Amino acid sequence: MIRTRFAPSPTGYLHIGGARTALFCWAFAKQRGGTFILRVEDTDRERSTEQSTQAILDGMRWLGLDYEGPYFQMQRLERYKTAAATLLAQGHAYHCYATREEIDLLREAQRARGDKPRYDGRWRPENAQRLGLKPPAGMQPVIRFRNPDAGEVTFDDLVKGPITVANAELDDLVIMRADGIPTYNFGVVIDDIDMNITHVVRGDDHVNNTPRQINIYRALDANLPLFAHLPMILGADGERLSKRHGAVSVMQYHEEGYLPEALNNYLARLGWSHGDAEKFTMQQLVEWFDLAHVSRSPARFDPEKLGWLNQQYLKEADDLRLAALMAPFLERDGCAIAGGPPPERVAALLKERVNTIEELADAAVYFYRRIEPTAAMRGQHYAAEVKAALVAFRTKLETVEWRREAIGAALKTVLADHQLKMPKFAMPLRVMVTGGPQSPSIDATLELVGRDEVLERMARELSAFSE
RNA sequence: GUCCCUAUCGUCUAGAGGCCUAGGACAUCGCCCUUUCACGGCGGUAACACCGGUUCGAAUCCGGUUGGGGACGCCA
Repeated sequence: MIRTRFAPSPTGYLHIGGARTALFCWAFAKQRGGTFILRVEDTDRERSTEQSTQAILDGMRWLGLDYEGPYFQMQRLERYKTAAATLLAQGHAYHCYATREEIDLLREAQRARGDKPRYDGRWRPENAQRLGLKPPAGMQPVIRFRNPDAGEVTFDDLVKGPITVANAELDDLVIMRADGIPTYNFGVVIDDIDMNITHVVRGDDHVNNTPRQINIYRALDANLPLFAHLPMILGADGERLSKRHGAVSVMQYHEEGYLPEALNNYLARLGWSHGDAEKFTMQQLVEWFDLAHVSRSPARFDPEKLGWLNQQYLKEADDLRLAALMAPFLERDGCAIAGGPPPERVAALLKERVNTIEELADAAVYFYRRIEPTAAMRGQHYAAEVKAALVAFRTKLETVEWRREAIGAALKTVLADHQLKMPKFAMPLRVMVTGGPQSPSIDATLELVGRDEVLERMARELSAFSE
């Protein structure tokens, strides 16, 4: 039985990189009929917050990634203590009384020498004895894992293939802080063992931790899970993803009007592929997902392609759903939906012209509120020669059957009567009614704006024509 | 600095030794459609980082160089 987990720390929102990791873990477990677990790694008391936990849960729910859990590491403290005691008793771990200042100094010196900064093992029992070190009275020690000195650790990464690291590169890492809270590398191992995780699927940035963790598994005499390291996601500029790149929080995409299925689809294609498939459902992702087709090098996040994909989903989305999603944006823009045309019809008319719900709402504003054309706009489009035709058209609109087809027919009649070409006439009309030069077909637009509003708007603007 | 990973169009990628004159998608350019803007349709520009090997044959295998990413915390 396959078991995977997503193990974020609640020190911020669920960001794009984390979401992609979660998505792959989820898809892999589902594909193999297994279980996907959410574990909150909240052992950093300085930075972990309740709000972050909630933000992560919100993000997972919005994306539709269901899980077993969540489990919290801070509720498992006793278990880590017991495990550490066992390692201590077996000589796989030892107390270290070195102060932070002492360690900082050591690292500084090593760096200055061009060495890799590493703990020198001074409190390993035999060294402490040789150096004559005595535990300072009243000081709570940390517990360090005694890493093997010789040999190397090799594991077969499911994405990257065999990876080997020499034990000489590794040092004795702290597994328990002085206050009895485990550090990351210890907590994950204990939890992954206890939760029977079969496949550790996580970000690339953990490749270097894996050999250390494997040594801990071995000291604990536990079975190793399989490891799969996913490449990182970089910002559009190739730099590491950060606040500087704008929307890194998953929920920010929600707020900007992206559909979760579009974000999932985009994220799935970032570092994974299924032939030429670009657009696919979550079901298809679950059917097709495999670690063999995960790429091995980092990928850049491309907002343009996300926008395009979102539009693809918008075009086929249900109009009532879109209407509901766009309502808050409209209200924010001071529009009263109740007084205007049915929002689902507006959504249907506009949805293939925009990339996000936010843009959809922006494009819909003039259906619910008058937009005054700018002076420049009037100057550009309000030619004196079309005024008579517009007046005649307005008169026809007072009595015409209020259907797109009839409006269009009336418009053509006026065009013929006044010897005008369509653009010459439609543009000023469009500006008068919508306040701008861009809208769907003018007849469909007029129909939805509504007879009274159209007549009113035209009357107001007709006076702005030069004679 | 040391260690680990990595390298196909601007970007995401297909590609598991001959199917590659290297395919798709986004972006970009042109044309068509058109009632403006979009949508859509058609077409174009555009890549195997470099150097050596292995092989009858290499984008695919091996080595090196260079570039990119990651790690080196009592953060995760």
